[in-house]
Amino acid sequence: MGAKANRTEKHILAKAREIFSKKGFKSVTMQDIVDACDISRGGLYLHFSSVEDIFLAVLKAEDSNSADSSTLSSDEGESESDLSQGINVSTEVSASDRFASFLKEQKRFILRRKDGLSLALMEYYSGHSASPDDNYIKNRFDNCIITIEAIVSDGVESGEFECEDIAGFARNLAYVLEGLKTMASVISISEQAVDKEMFYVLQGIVPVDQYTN
Amino acid sequence: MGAKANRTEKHILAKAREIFSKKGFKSVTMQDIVDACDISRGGLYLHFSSVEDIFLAVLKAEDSNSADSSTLSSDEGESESDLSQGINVSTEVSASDRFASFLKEQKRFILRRKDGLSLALMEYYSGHSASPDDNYIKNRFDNCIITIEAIVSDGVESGEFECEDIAGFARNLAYVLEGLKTMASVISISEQAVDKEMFYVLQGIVPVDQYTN
Amino acid sequence: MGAKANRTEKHILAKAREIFSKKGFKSVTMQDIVDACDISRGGLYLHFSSVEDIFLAVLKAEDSNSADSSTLSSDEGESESDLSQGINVSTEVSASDRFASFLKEQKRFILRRKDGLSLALMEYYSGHSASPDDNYIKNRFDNCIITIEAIVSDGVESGEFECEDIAGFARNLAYVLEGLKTMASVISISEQAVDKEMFYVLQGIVPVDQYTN
Amino acid sequence: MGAKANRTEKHILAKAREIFSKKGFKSVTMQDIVDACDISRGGLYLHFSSVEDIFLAVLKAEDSNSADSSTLSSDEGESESDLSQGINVSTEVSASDRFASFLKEQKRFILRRKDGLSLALMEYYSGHSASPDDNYIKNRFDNCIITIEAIVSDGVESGEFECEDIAGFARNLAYVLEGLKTMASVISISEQAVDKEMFYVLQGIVPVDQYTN
DNA sequence: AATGAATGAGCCTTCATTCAT
DNA sequence: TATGAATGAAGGCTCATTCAT
Repeated sequence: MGAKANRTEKHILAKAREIFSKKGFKSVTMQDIVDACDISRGGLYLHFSSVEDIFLAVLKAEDSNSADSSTLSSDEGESESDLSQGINVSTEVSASDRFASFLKEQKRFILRRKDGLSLALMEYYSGHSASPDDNYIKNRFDNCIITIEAIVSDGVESGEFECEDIAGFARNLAYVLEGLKTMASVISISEQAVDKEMFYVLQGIVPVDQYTN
Repeated sequence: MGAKANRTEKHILAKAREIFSKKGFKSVTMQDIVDACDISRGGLYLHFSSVEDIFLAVLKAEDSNSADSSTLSSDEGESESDLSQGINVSTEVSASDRFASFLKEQKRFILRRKDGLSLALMEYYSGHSASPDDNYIKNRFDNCIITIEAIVSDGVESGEFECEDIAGFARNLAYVLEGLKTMASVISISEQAVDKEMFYVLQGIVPVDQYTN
Repeated sequence: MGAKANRTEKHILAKAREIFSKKGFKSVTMQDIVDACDISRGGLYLHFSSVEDIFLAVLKAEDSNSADSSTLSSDEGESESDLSQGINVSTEVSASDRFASFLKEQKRFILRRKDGLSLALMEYYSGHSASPDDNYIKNRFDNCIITIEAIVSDGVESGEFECEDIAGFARNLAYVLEGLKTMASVISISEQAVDKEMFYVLQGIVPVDQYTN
Repeated sequence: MGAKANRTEKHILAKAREIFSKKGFKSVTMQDIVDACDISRGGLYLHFSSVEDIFLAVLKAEDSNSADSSTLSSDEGESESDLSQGINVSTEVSASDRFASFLKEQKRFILRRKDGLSLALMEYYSGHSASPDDNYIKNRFDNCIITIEAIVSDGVESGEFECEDIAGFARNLAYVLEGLKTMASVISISEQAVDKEMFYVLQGIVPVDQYTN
């Protein structure tokens, strides 16, 4: 694939991402994408053969993006997979800080629903029972749990946190975050509401209140 | 409206509900409903003017149903609005029992996603920023919290539960349930997984383990 | 199906037949048919779901037509299946007359290539290896042979014809007719050329020349 | 035109011939040819400006081939124009042998419909009423008749054949062959069926049976 | 009230052809 | 010469909606 084609595809995916985040998956048409990209009908088909094809490419790009952004928070393309961002810097950083960072990231994602593919993902997977491995939402959820467990586990060791059932706590928090994402994608949710919720969860493991956004 | 028309409409709404729960909102066509109802195209338009019209009628019927169902459990169409079912029976029932009943109901709803309008609701409201009052999802969520607060509050009074932040607990549980619903609608989720999660939440307020499904 | 729909379908098939005979099968588009029928796109799809669907319906109509037309030669819709027309009137008619009638019919079909579906049939079956039973061309060919055999056999009995290998003669004539049809559909062929050919074949079985068109 | 261009064109035509023989004329796209030739879109247009252009070039190449092949039998691409092959070797060969050779060639062509351009030719000429001179099918047919006449004429002179109406016989056989080709291109036809037909025709002129495939 | 044929807009997909590199 | 990205026209299919019966 030539450099030109590559550039075109990146452009298409960027535009398509915006559209998916705005309209979900089901209502997006090839026409929508053609219009947004200022490209010809045939030109689009040269690169992608269907809306689904484009959507999956967008998801793949999300993953690559989040892999890259572990060191530098880019001003655009904040992705849902940034969940673990900030935890692999170095072990010198306290678990509390890492947890705060994690929650801040989640909060940002929850509130900026314009950037979110949640709705699109639900619409897509609800009609495409994909193999577990391919299921973006499940993977995201599982990774989220793993990240939480890692952080809390470290925190318990260092005495920063108190938690008897780390796995339970992680799962619980993951569901709360998922619930927040769902609600945010449908009704508008205030920053305070998110803060309140995260604060509540933190209380369960932090002996002394350390969380301030 | 004659009795006959009324019966026809009820029939249409019942069939439409099934379709919405299976396909969501966006993918449902008038043809789908015509086919399922064994009615003519023109006949359907005599009663409803669009898919949206039908969907809103289905939601309204849901509400009536759940209002009715406090006394009578309808034979089909267990609805998402049944959340509060079981709390207004009588105060003689213990809070624990009511809570167990509530959770059981939630669990059933989470697992039987076939009966659920969650996806349809998300699809509909994500594109129809309705006035807060009309927002079915928000209302459902708020009612869920109120129900939980009421039960837990009673339970604390009677000594069955221990909880310092009832509002926080209720909100937290509501989000967990919402998260479970989301995950269930996208990936398949086992009964054990739901049990585990509910058990985890209960631990937070129940001094002695009382929850068994 | 209501009477109206039935009329529409007949109209569509009549127009479609003209188109197929003019353009063959492969180049015919739904658009062509829509234009010719003065019907809407959707209207056409209400009755037929594809060009193939219409083509097969045209063939079926051909068969019905030819079955009907055994007594009365209609002014339109002369079909390729009229081969046997005129032979089942009564046994009082001499074999020679019946053969003459048969050949006249064949000649008419060969020359009026505008009415012929030969090209369309070839294009269709070359890409749709149908089951032998469904193969219109094969059936037509086989019926043609049977008809010839029957007539010649009668003629031999009555002393009108002389033929030692009736089956061979019938097959040979059938191939000649097929060859004439093919050539006529591609290059223009004169009436004289057809006459000459038929006369040649007749010579093989007729002691005294009886064939005049 | 450089030698390289020449080689490229030959390669294109060879591949195109295969495609035309498989798909006929109408269904062949530039893309089909591009794919088969492992050439670029633009590259193909450098040599040929349309599918029709390529098809005509294929036909022209056929003719050259068959002219050449009177001395050298090409390893592939047995062409329909090989009809006359074998008759211009030398007059020392008996007419019977030459006729047998001719029929064998025809038989091979009829049975190996994969190699045949019949369908493509019909599709092409049916929509392009070409001037008589350019009509490949008519020319082929006429040449076929001439060849037969020549052979039979020699055979009659040498006493090998008996035939009063040589022209009639030749025409008749040509039509039979054409009919066989048509049937073979649409339904599958067995070697026995072809043999039977050729044997029947031969009986008309051969006093003693000499034909064995 | 009810039917279902008909309409036309909208989106999907493919293809011949052009053109900058 | 050669490449392959891009274009736009053409045709396919579906759907909400209307309307004569």
